[in-house]
Amino acid sequence: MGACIHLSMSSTKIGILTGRYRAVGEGDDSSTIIDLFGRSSEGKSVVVSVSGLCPTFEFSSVHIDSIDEITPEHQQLIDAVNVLEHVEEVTGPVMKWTHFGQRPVWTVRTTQPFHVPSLRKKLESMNFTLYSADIPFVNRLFLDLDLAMHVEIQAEPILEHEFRVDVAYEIGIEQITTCEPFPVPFTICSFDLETSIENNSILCGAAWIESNDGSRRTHKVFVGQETEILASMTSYIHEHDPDIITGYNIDNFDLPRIKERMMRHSKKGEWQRQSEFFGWGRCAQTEQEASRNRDGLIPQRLSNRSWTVCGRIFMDAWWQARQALRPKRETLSFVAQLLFPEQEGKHKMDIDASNMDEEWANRREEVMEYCVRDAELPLDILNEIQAVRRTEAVASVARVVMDTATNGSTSQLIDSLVIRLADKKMVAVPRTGSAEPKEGQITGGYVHDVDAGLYPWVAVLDFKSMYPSIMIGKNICYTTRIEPSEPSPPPHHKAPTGAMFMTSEEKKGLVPFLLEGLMEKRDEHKRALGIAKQQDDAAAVGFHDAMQYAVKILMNSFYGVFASGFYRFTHRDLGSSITAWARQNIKGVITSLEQEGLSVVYSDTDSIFVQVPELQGVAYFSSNDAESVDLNLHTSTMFEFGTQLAQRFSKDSAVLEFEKGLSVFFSHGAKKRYLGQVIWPNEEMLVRGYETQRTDSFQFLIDSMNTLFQFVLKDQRDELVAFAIEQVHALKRNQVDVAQLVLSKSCKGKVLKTPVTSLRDVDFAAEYANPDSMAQVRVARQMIERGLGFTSGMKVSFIVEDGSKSPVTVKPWWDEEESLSYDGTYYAERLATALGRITEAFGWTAKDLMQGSRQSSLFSF
DNA sequence: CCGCGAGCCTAC
DNA sequence: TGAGGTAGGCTCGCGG
Repeated sequence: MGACIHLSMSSTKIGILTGRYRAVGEGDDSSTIIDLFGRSSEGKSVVVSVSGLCPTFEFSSVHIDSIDEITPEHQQLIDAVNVLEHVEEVTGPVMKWTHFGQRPVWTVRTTQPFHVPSLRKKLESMNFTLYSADIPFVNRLFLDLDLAMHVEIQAEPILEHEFRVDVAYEIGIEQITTCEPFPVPFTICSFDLETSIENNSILCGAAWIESNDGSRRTHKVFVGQETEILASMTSYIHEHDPDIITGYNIDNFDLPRIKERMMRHSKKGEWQRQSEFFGWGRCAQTEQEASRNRDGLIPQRLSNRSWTVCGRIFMDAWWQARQALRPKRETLSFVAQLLFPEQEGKHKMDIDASNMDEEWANRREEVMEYCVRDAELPLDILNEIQAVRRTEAVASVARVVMDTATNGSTSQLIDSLVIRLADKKMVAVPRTGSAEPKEGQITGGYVHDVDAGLYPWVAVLDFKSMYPSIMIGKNICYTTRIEPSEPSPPPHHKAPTGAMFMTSEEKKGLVPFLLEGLMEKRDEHKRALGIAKQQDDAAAVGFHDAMQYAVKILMNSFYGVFASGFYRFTHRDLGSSITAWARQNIKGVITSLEQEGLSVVYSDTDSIFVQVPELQGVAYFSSNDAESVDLNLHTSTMFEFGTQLAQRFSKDSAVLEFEKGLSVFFSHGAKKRYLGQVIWPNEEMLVRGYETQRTDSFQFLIDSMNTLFQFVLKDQRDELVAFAIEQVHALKRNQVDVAQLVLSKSCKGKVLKTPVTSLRDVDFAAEYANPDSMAQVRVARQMIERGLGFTSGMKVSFIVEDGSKSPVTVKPWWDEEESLSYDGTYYAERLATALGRITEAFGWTAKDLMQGSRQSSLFSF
């Protein structure tokens, strides 16, 4: 090959973390530049400054409904907009679909995004209807250029710039496109602080860096004067330049604490000093950057939302762990123990956090070691739950920046897809909150009554992606709804509620179109996942699994967002039509099955539990003796029955699937609580709803109930009753280790000042009608008084000391506590109540369990 | 002792 | 100004 001459610019792939905009130039010559921050596929931190996009929004007039009949009076109305201050240009009209039908729509272009709110107000007062008027400017870029999180730019780096990144580019909008998703080699920093309870000062800090370049994790300890700690942590951030900053509960503790100490050591307006302490952003150290109230030099949080800083994102390991794991308790040591049970030394609590000042005075080295360890654990946690990869997959599928996938709301993800398509299909985009509010609740799914008892051989059928399928099948969309007053409606589907939606031949809805695409996308990733598994390609398995999961999450989010009262593309008929069709489908199937003489044991929303007639009378549990059940034979009988039934009752888009085969199903007679022995597609115990599934239960109850369930599924009646009595009595006699009796409940409270250091900082009455009657509030109060902080919504753990009092007396439980006394009778009664619901199906009530004998035997005939 | 509402958490 | 939904079981405190 000869010498290669570069005619085109080089190409760089980047994963975008977050973006912001800034004004350049003065007055009428000013324009807006969008800075996108991210990390390139080669591992460089990058800023891409994009110019060429102007802020716009759209409007229509009630007086003008056709492009062909624009009178001079009409034109006057439009011209009045053109002469408004800060209006650069009015273009149009183009015809767009609005919920008043097809209408001419004009576009207003202005110079700066911050002019939009005042212009919006002005046009509203002039009686125009506004569209696309509340889209954040960075989102506008993503929508207009159809960008997703992973992009490719054609550009050469620029040498002079103000940003604190490895490489900077300045491009026009034609130089950036979406590319195939790739695993972005993010650099993550995790940190932790130890602080004084006496005076709130920072005693020491520790931080870890994990680069995705194959190098080992490194860490640093920060000690000394508080100002030195703050300054060197800030230098550390810039030196290692992380994309993602994590830590355990940093949103509600460490970040607020750093901000508070920054203020303590600086005066108002001393922006240079403040930047030295907390200027973590990837931007210039200027007064302007320091005073930005979001995405600036200094991390900020607007109201109760997430923290923002220029160019990096915060990902709180507490929040991630809570969402992914739903742990029974939420302390760092508990979550670490849950994930890494074998690494006991890693999370043994050897420092008394409620006595930090004394610990710091006497055992400084140990406290620092403890701090280093607690700073590292969030990295392990995020890795273990694959938080970054999964979030990246969601960002990729929803076509949003990483920050939105991490800290944004569900409606932002849906918006990203729906608005893009609306623009393409010439559908005007109404503003959030513009829909008529929902009147009361809509009716939801149908739940079938269930009788107490053991039911052998039950096939579980369910509708595949029920709500999305209905939305596709019935073409349910904001854009396909027909007004009930319409005298001659086009061809349509009519919901049981009477609402009408055009057929897809007439006009395909945006939402059904998107859902179909997502379904296909999921199938593709599932297929690729299967191939990757066969080929033992771990990277591909991880990628396709994360992607198919992200698609599933997104698909299932559509119904909720569209059934909500405030979403921009909703109408109250959408949600109620979806659920009405769902109820009609499932009730129809149940009725048909029953007419055929089949026994429907249970059903919830999209599932149906049917007994297999051919197997009734056949023993359903395997025992060790010679008469063991021929499981293979029965499984295939069940499979035949289930698949045939599913096929027979599948209709159009309502596809029934044989989901599970149970050799036995048990219910004590309450909806949403059952257990079963699954024999197909794998063998496992299935439990729903019962205390074993609940995070506000206690471990001894959970363990006892699980054992009881094993007996139930084998129909070992004598054993199960004897076991239940034995467990209840162990509690009655206080023979159970108190660590097995920890109760945990989430506790809310309006936080008036973060971090919380005194009872005055939290208003519990804002969340509870009678706060002092709530055990979790009394526990939270005790913990705040001990200097252990408080986060609204976080679980608190406690032991019941005296359950005979009303309200019950409780003591907080924290990890180092070992010898708390407890009210054995209270716990025995709770256990007996829970187990009694099960044993009652076998003739033993909770009362019987408490006294250890059967009083009700008198009536058992 | 019972019924009711507040609150939590789950199933889907 | 902030924002997925409804159905349902169960515990506790309170008042009759």
